[in-house]
Amino acid sequence: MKPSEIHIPFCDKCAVESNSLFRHLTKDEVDKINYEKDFRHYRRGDVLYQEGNRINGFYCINGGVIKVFKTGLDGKEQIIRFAKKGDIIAYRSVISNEPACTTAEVIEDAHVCFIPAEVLFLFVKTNPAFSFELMKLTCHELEEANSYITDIAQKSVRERLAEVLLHLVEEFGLDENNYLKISLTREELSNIVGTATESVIRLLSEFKGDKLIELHGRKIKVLNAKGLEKISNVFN
Amino acid sequence: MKPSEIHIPFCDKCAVESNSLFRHLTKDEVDKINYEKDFRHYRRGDVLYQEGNRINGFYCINGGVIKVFKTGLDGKEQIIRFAKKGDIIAYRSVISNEPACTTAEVIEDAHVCFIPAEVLFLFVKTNPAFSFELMKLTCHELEEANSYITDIAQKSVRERLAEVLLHLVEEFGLDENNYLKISLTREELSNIVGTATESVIRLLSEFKGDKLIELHGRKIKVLNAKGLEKISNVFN
DNA sequence: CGGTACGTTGAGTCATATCAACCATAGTGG
DNA sequence: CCACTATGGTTGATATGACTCAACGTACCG
Repeated sequence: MKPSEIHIPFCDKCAVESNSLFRHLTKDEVDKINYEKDFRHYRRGDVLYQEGNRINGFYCINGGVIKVFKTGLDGKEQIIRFAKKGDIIAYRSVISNEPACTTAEVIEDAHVCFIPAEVLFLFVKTNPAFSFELMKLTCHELEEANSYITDIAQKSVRERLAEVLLHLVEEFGLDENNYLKISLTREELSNIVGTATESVIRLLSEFKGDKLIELHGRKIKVLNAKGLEKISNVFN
Repeated sequence: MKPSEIHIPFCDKCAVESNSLFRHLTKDEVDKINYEKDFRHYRRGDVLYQEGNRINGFYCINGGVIKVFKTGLDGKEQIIRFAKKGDIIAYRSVISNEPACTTAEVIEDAHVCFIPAEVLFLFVKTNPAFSFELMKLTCHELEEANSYITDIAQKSVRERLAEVLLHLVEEFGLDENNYLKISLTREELSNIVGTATESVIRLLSEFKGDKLIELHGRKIKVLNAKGLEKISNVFN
């Protein structure tokens, strides 16, 4: 689909389709976002915002995939999360009124709505249900972050890679042939797992040798999810 | 101070003293907490709540120190945070209405107020300013968690230990003789850093050899904070 | 066709985990 | 009061997972 064929999405429709936070808004509130928002297109590699930037609004993803990462030692990225249709990013910086502490970069060409900070403040202040849902969302992310800290501190790279693959299956799904719907570079994978690129490569081909996955370039076919689960030690 | 000498604290006073979240409440609201709360004492080793527990309220720390941790592989703890005077814990589970995903255990004898969930819900729904502050708090914790993920994924144990020591200095302070005001077992230290107890012991005595710290049992005297900063690689 | 980014493999090294033994301390119960 | 036990701390020896460095292969792109 070329950009010219993409129409500015209606928030109410998008919110329902994507099960986003905005389904907790009233008709008038959704109209307000529709009116205030700025619809933008980005291509793979484009950066929405960078660590240290002051951002005067947040982004709601209508389509495509964004990676959100922090830059650590020697510029190595640590991917914190992905954002896809219905997800919002940068809201943390808006709420805290602090410069962004992450960078957001497009992985799959994306359509994104930029919504001014004031709109968020207004809703938070006047719509307790929305406010509560946003808080739930934040709490959920916090819980995930804490779990990941425990994982990364205690599990081996092998376990973590298996776990990451399963997370990707859960978040992005498999196509009819069991191929993971998202494709990442080996480096990106290593930046989620928190390891060296070479380690990811070696472990992936181990998994392949054990008939857990097949590799076709960046496309990963999942043959044995149960096996990956076993390796990942998800339970315990 | 013996338990019998400790009086039930007034939330308004406590809130101001400790700069807690509750300073954003109205007089009536503070009165409501004062009326609804349950004041409790705990000794070192006591557990306030455990992973998997359903909790119908949250805790506000009036004194003492609590460690909040997740249990990972082989029962190894990963300490997520500490809570001291003015901090609240377990609010995440209350907001999400999910079982606790952490355990809270007393490190230094503590006085704690237990506040029923409904009170929190009420305030969140009726006091946007409070709600906003709570959201800020959550966002702040989220940001810290994300930073720690990056650290733990990219830094060496040595760097992380130095960093943890500095964090402890920041959070708990030093006494007049530069002793860290909180004392932890080597195992607890290792459960923050995310490493083996033996590694902590070896690195601590390295730091001691480099005249960065002195060790007297569990008491740690900080001799050269700048040196620790250098090791920890905080800036980059 | 050369350039650039990504992927792969091998070899060597090192930090850290693991295992085991031992010491110090304090609390317990006979 | 003393052996007994538990808990925490320390040290040494050994094993190994994972990183680093380097070389080379591959594919796409202008």
